[in-house]
Amino acid sequence: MAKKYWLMKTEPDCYSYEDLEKEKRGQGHWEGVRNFQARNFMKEQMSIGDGVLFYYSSCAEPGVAAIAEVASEPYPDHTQFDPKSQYYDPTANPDKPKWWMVDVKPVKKLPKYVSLKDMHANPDLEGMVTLRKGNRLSITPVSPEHWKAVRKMGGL
DNA sequence: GCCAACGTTGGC
DNA sequence: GCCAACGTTGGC
Repeated sequence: MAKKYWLMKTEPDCYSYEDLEKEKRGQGHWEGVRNFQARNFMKEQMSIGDGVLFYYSSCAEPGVAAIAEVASEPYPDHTQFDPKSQYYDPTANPDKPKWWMVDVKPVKKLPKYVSLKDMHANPDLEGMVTLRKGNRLSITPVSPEHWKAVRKMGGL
């Protein structure tokens, strides 16, 4: 299957690219997605080796900080069954997991941070899902053209 | 901290 | 199966 590209949002205070680099296994799991559309992207469309734009939201300057890569097949998000987890979902059934996740591994920090502002200013990124007004999806597909344009803006 | 936008829930 | 109410996200 052809390589696909994604943008995955995280809050830098919650899980930064540095946190991902520090993972002992060399890759981290993308837990806590509780939105059906985002889940379906992971569960049904992602494959190992897909490119990931590591995006920071809800911070002083939102934007793409780094490149990462999908590093596993989808598997059930264990935090849905853990009452102590902030991602606990009492409606989830272990026999039929509701929420899924993939592993992600670091590839490269962008030499230049690509802010949301700069992305909006670049006509090459017109139509990119994340840039659409009111978009709140934490995982969105990225076209190869947009992927290349963001990498270029980031200095790669 | 505000508020627009949108997903989800629940009553009917 | 509609839709109003509610909760959450996320940019500013």
